[in-house]
Amino acid sequence: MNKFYSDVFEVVRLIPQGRATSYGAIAKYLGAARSSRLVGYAMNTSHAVIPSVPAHRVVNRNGLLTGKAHFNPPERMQNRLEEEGVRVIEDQIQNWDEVFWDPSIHLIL
DNA sequence: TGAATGACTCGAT
DNA sequence: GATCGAGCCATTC
Repeated sequence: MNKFYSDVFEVVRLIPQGRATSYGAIAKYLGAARSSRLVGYAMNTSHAVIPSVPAHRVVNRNGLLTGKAHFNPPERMQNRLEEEGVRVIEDQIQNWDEVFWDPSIHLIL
């Protein structure tokens, strides 16, 4: 497993409950600001990782659940978020400004 | 080995 | 502002 992947997973696990962050924010925190797509790619393989990665807390920079289709079932992503107190309407996280959690701000490397 | 792909992002129109 | 197009880079075929 690449360090990049493990780092991504580690950061995602640190996201507080009821919060969410973006692929770009994670990439930036890891020093790979232009590799946001790779973060999503890493998430694609995250379902096989132990302990499981809360990938539902990672969305694109608009708070849109672009990756929900990769969950099984897809509704699981939204359900998990709502269980944690995050309102989601039409795949869009409500109050995104307050829900957004930036690792480069809340985390010290 | 070379080319295509993607759970994204940013800058230009 | 909203929309469109190009850039990015590890992984896969």
